[in-house]
Amino acid sequence: MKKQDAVAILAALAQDNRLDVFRLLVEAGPEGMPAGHIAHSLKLQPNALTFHLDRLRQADLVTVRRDGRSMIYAARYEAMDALVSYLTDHCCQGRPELCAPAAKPARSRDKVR
Amino acid sequence: MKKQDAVAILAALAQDNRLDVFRLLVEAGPEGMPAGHIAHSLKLQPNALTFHLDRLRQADLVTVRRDGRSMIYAARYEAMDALVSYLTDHCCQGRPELCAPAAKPARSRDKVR
DNA sequence: TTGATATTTCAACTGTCATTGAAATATTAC
DNA sequence: GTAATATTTCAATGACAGTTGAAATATCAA
Repeated sequence: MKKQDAVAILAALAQDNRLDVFRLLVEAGPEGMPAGHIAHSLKLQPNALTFHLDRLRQADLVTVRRDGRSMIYAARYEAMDALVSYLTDHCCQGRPELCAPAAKPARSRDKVR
Repeated sequence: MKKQDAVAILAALAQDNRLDVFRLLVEAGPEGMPAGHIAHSLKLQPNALTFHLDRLRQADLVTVRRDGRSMIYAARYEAMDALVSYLTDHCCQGRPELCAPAAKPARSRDKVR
């Protein structure tokens, strides 16, 4: 992942509503959910939501497909994974222990094998 | 870590120059480095650098101390760790495997024990 | 004290961000 | 076809971001 991609993803997530949208889509699972449901869940106006979804899409954090009159948005988990990898690899000096004090209990991430 | 803190850190890192500054400070280690060195390394004007360092400081990503006429800035590794934890815990549905496909080889982060 | 060095503060400017309201488009149901 | 639903597009707005140049502040050296 290039620096510019990381900056784009960081910027896309660096906003209240968009972070909410992305989290909601992650919860929704690979099937995703229609824009209308997102708007209703987060109490966002539809045009405002479109604006934020565009940002997320430009950063490749979500995908869209049409289903009838609904637009179904889904989170791209790989994008989040790539960001986390980038951060730990490039912003922890390649020495992740710098960013993860030994005293701290293992986090759920550490379960990944 | 609260959502607002995460958004603040994401926003602080979501900018070319600031991401560079932070990465440089991470490389510099716990001792940190004087603003002048950062400005020289990254070819930034001193006042522009101050602007960006302020942002990083407001997000608690860096610390400052004075040493003579120099201001020594240092990365707060814990902040990066907290962000990564937040992202994996809140944006991977608490199921990190969603964000880390099994097919992918272990990353350096996984070395942490 | 005077001058040089290191950094910050201030003001001005351009551009982008996020929100709002109104109108347009696409799809389905009748 | 017409009406209803789902979403996007467009224009306007106020606020904030990032850059620049000039001036101010703080520290050290002579």
